[in-house]
Amino acid sequence: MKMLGSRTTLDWPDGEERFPTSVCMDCAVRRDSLCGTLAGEDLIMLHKLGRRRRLRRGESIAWAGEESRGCANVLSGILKVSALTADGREQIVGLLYPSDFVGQPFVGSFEFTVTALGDAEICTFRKSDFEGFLSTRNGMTQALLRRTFDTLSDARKRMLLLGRQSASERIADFLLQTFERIGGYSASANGPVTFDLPLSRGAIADVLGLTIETVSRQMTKLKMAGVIALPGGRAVTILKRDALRRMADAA
Amino acid sequence: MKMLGSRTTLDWPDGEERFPTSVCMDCAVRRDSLCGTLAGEDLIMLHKLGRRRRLRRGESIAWAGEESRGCANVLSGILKVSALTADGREQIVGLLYPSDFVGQPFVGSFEFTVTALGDAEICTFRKSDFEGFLSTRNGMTQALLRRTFDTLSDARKRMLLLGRQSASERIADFLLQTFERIGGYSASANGPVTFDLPLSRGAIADVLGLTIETVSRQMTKLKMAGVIALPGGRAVTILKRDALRRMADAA
DNA sequence: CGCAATGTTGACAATTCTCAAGGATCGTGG
DNA sequence: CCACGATCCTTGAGAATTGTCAACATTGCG
Repeated sequence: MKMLGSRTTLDWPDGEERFPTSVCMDCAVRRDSLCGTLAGEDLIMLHKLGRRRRLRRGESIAWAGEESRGCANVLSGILKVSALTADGREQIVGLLYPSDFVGQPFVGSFEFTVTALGDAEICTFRKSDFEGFLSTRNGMTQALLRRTFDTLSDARKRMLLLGRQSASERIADFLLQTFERIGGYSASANGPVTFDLPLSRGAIADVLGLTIETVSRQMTKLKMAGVIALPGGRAVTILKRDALRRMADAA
Repeated sequence: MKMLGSRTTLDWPDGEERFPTSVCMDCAVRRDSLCGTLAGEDLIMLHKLGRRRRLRRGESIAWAGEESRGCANVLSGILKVSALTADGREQIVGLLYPSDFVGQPFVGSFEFTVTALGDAEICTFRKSDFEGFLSTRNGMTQALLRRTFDTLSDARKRMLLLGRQSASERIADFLLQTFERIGGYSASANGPVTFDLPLSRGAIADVLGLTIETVSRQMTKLKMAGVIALPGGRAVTILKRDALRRMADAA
């Protein structure tokens, strides 16, 4: 049974900070977030509905099984979306990076838990406010629909991974996907790259449907094979990207 | 490596039948399908964009990795949405029942295969037509968004199943879910119920991320434990629904 | 009626998990 | 700045679950 962190909702806790008026214009994620479809008047209106929240590592914003009353854009940090069995086994069913959207407007319940993996910031909206806003903006509804289809495709690809791929394939896939998402410096298209994994071994295990020990052993195996290096901490160096790609798909 | 069935696209094959004008009004799935949000003028307009297609068992309508050009409502039959590894392992990532919607308007690619498990009928739309239609109907876009969120939640729950549940839990869950979806006669709320599984053992294995043999053995085990009966063919009788429910969640 | 597809069962193998111990790393407070 | 505790990571040995291969039974369709 795992520690689940402290509890908050997507409601407005007392004393939550208001945005300074100019904040959307220089928002770090505006270009890539759902709000990126907006400009001028609309952006200002949505901005008035949003509140910025700071989350500490381990803090959760939505709880499985409850009526969900909020949604949000991720500004910074990485969050996990997870599902739990009755006896406490966890499966991470999604990772949220900056500019990602969380929540399900027009749907009553949200049966998953969203937790900050490290300190994070999100821009939250009351669900009813957001729904009202969407209702008169078909373009933004379409943008959200497009995002949701993409999220669904990701989930389905991960179903293939969870149902049909071996531990080594899962690890290879995870390393590549994580690199593609967070980058790191990449000299040549195929040269070695180094980056920090944003997840602990335990979190990686919960993403991949494995145990911590299996994750650790597979990483060691890749290191021994000269495919990756583990410089220390959560850093990884991908030495043979093509080998990793080959392992990720078939095997 | 599996047989993948014959190929068709969601384009208009020559000689495809046109709807008789009245067909939407007495469409068997209208009430529950996406079209259920429409009436009058709108329904007629959408109707003009649709074509009915008959699919034979094993026939596919969309192919992994291709530019997808259509979407559809399921009228009758059951279809599978599946993902494949490079070496031919299959994971069924979704099942489509009558009134379900398939396709991803506003998204370029659809990286999964949709195949009829038995003979089926669908009502297809050119993707561009459907997008155009949605663009001036925020209500229907919202309805599709809601559906997509529901599909996403289903996929995520199945990720928990695939990543963290044992073979017996998966089978118990599958039997209950299938019963809830297709029904069958149910005397009392907890009394025994009999119904036909719409999937072969192989398809069940591909849904649950198991092998045919494991599925078969687990079924036998449930039969021996007196939880279910297997009257023959694909029929199943759930004798102890509460026992099955207990097995489905924890262990 | 007979063939092809589907389902069951058995024996054995392989992968992954569990339990356990020890080492590395990180953050905090003295 | 170092020491300490807590957390995280690695490695090993053995167990358990599930997969593989093979044979045979059953079902359904022509």
